[in-house]
This record gives sequence, C-alpha cells and structure tokens, in this order.
Amino acid sequence: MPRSATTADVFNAIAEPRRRRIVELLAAEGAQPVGELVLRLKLAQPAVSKHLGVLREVGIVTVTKRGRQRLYELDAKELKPVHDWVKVFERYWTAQLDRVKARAERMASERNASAE
Amino acid sequence: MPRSATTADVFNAIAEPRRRRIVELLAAEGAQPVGELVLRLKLAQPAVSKHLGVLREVGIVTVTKRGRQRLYELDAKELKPVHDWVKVFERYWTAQLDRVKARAERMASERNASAE
DNA sequence: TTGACATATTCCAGAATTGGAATATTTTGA
DNA sequence: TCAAAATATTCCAATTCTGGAATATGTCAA
Repeated sequence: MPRSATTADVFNAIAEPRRRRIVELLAAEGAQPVGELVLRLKLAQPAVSKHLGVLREVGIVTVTKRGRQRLYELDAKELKPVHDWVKVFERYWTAQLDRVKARAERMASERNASAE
Repeated sequence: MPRSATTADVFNAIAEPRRRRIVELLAAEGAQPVGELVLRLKLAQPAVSKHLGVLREVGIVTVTKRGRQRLYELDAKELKPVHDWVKVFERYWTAQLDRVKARAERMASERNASAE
C-alpha cells in the first residue's frame, strides 16, 4: 500500500523549506501579494502559488483580494500544534540537562527491566 | 524538475505521524527495542525499522546493540531547530493577542503602502 | 554447528510531491 | 470591449515516499 494521509497537515506544510521561508517572510513583512513573494524568494510564480495553496489548505495563510492581486497573510496560530508538540521536549536541552537526562535514563532502564 | 532535497532534514522526519509517535513513545518510555515499538504501534516490523532509519539519519534517535536486539533511544535535542523555528510565532497565540495582532497589521499595511 | 529470534535490507507497486511550461481566469485601465 | 497585469490551474516528467513481501544479516542458545 502507498503512503498514508500525511498531506493537508500542518507538520507537512512546514516540512518544505520554501514554505517555511514564505511563512517567515509573511511574519516579518506582513501580508504580501504573490508577486512580491516571487521576487523575494526568486521562485517561479506558479511554484509560489502552489506553495501558498498548500499553506492555505492547512490554514496557515489566508487570502484577500486587492485589485487584481491577492494578499496573503499569515495566520500564525495555526502553527500552535507544532509548537505544542515540540515544546514537550524543551526540557531536554534546557539548563539542568544532567539531572533531567539522568532521571529519564533511570526510568527507562527500570521500565525495560520490568517489561522483560 | 522534481522534488528538492527535503529529506534527511528534521522537519521532514517529524512530518510523518508514525515517526512522531515513535518519538513520543521513546520520550515517554525511554529506550526501546524495535520489537517493542512494533507491538505498541501495531505496525509491521520493516515499516518500523524504516522509520527508525529516517530518525536515525537525522540524529533524532541513536542505536545501541543489546544482544540480538537494538535499543533505540531518543536524542531529543535534535528537535531544537524545530522548536526554535516555531517559538518565534508563540506570541501570536499568547495572551494579549489583540495588541500584538493590531501592531502586526498596522506595520504590514504601512509596509505595503510604501512598497508600491 | 545449527536453528530460532531480532532486525535490517532489498525490491516492488501505488501514490504523492515538486517544478516547469503552457494555459486559463480575473480584474483593471484605456 | 480589449489588451495587459496578476494569479491560478492544468498537464507533464522526474523523483520520492511508504508499506508489504521476501530475503539477508547478525546473534544467541543448545
């Protein structure tokens, strides 16, 4: 069987470097029309439109018409699931590493011992 | 041209739901042998081995031999780049949302206005 | 040494991604 | 109404991904 539904999911949307750059750009500069992104990213227009399409499907960006252009705006709160997920691991590289690590390893070996 | 090198990158590694589950499991239970993961995740052994391979390539997990089994352990600090990236957007959903949002939008419209 | 166990690797198939080119669509301005 | 501008969509090709089956590899135990 083939690949299973990972698409249309926030984690996948930001797995693409170019899409991350789009997100960064929108965060830094505010809403932008497609053409502006094309210039900044040095990508072909269709490519940009497609990436924006993926981001839009996931809800990371929203569109507004302005004349013949489309303004894309970041809706950053859609990134919260990603933040929530990695946040859990924050303690692994924060400060008192030794104690945390030692504790994790101790628990791990105990679990393994009793599980076999 | 085809897809461009997104593989072997941390963001991609965690884009797969099953791989995230593996990471979660290793975080919660400590180092585990492949067989244990197979049972927990209800995935076929080759599938698990392959996912572990991806995680290993990126450095998210490390392996240790123990008899005929291989113990996979989480090296969570490799997730830091992801955390660093999303952390920037934390303010978008934290507390004083209105003020932040208003400010962002004001700056955005100013930039757009002067850019044209 | 041989056989069973644990895991990795290879090969295959179906689907999905991505960029590029060409084209369609929408909107504005003359 | 018509041409140009801005963007989206479609179609194509090359590549990649993932799971499944079969098989290879390594290791222990008798």
